Amino acid sequence: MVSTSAFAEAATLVGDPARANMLVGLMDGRALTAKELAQAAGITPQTAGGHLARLTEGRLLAVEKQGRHRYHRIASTAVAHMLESIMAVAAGRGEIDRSPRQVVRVGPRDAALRRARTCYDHLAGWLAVQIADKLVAANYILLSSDGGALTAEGARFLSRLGVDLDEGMRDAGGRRGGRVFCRPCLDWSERRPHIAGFVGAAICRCCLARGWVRRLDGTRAVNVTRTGERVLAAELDLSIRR
Amino acid sequence: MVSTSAFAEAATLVGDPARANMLVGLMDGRALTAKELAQAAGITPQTAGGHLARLTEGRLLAVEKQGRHRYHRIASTAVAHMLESIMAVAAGRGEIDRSPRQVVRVGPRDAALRRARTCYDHLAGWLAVQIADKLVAANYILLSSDGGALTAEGARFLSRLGVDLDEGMRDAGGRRGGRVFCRPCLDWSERRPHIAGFVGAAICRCCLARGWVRRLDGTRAVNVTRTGERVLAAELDLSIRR
DNA sequence: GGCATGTTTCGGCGGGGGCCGAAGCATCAG
DNA sequence: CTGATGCTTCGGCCCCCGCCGAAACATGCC
Repeated sequence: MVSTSAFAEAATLVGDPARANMLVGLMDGRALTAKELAQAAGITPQTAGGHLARLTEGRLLAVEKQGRHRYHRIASTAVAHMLESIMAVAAGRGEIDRSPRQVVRVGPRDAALRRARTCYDHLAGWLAVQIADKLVAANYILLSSDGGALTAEGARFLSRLGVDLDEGMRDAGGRRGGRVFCRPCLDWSERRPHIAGFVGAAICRCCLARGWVRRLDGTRAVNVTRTGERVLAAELDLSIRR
Repeated sequence: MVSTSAFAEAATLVGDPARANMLVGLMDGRALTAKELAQAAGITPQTAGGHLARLTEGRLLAVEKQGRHRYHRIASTAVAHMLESIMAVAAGRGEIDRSPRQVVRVGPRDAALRRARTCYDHLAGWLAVQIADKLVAANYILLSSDGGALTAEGARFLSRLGVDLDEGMRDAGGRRGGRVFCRPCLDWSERRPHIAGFVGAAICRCCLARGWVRRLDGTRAVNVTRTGERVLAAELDLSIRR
């Protein structure tokens, strides 16, 4: 069986505050160096190095050597999914546990994150929830807590927008029997589902490729561009609040 | 935002070996007392009590007082989902990490668990994977890594067997637009998906209610009864290996 | 009331592990 | 070659937290 020790170890790796910060910082799917992650976690590079070695040995992260740099990234979608689900539970805790616990990081940066960000390979935050709502309302996508699917009209709609529903299909296994599934992902800032999985990744790729949203400096936050604003308004009747 | 500290705390709660053992022991959805959980984790009741208090305070567990007993259970499907996803990652680690690490609990009990068990509210193990395979092969259910759905024939088939696809529907939100979704769940012993979510829970309820499978003593393992064997053979062409 | 059982609280022990400074390798620039 | 940069290794400090024994509290049975 899966030893419960392996189970506990995986959780322990996530459970340390420094490591948690690094993992969260990698949730947008980018690959960062030890130094950058050390800064994100507020520790020295050598301490970060130790943590990263453990995370890599535990198969939560994968590294790519490039010259004298070592780029660390989330090892697999399974790990990303695990981190998402832990976030969902942590958010649920916060919902009830409003005791005067340590207030962590409330600032403009958080506002930007809540508004729109990437979550491993798909969009998240207020923007993503709005998009999901509009797509559901237009009957382009069906969503429930257990799963979701693209309708025929939805597939046509997304294709017309330029979303590539074939790319990486074999890897993602997002389609079988001619049907494109998509996974709902509970947004930790909105507490409502947005679109993840194969379809979510395709949408996110398209938005970035066409310049509708742009990554903000070096964070997970993204900004909607003027072009993106126009497209969202025209295609989804979605107005971006200023 | 969800403080990364809340995120790390949730993971820390799972990361302790004793707590992990207790949580795994509760994954079948039952409610157990502190003493029983202490035994499962191999610690004294007072230590277990401390752990359980922390797990409850962290909203991972919920307790129900009943006389002088306090019954502990997984607090929500979100928590169960989180534990599942951690298991999936831990199983992936084990796949590669075959070093002579401490071998934990290999015995007949594990064989029974690998064979068939409950996983919070649905079936898991070899049996569940077989059922999923047969349902997919018969085009009763569509599955992919991102999601799954019951086909019209599948709904008819399950209804005929006595699976109640309406019960708890409003809560589970398993249906919208007349479509019943189901969630794939990576089985940690088989490394292949079985059926979770709304449909998985409905199937499990039916199997237990009709006496096709029965819980084994006080564990998560289940046994297929003679009746169940006959039904599975007749309806799904599924033979239970002895 | 008296006793048994389940659970919590308290106190103290001990170990694992996170942290940093300093030094040692690797890689690249000049 | 020399220096700068990124990363790792080593050593030692220290604190957190898991653990148990003992005792107190709560509940139920006789």
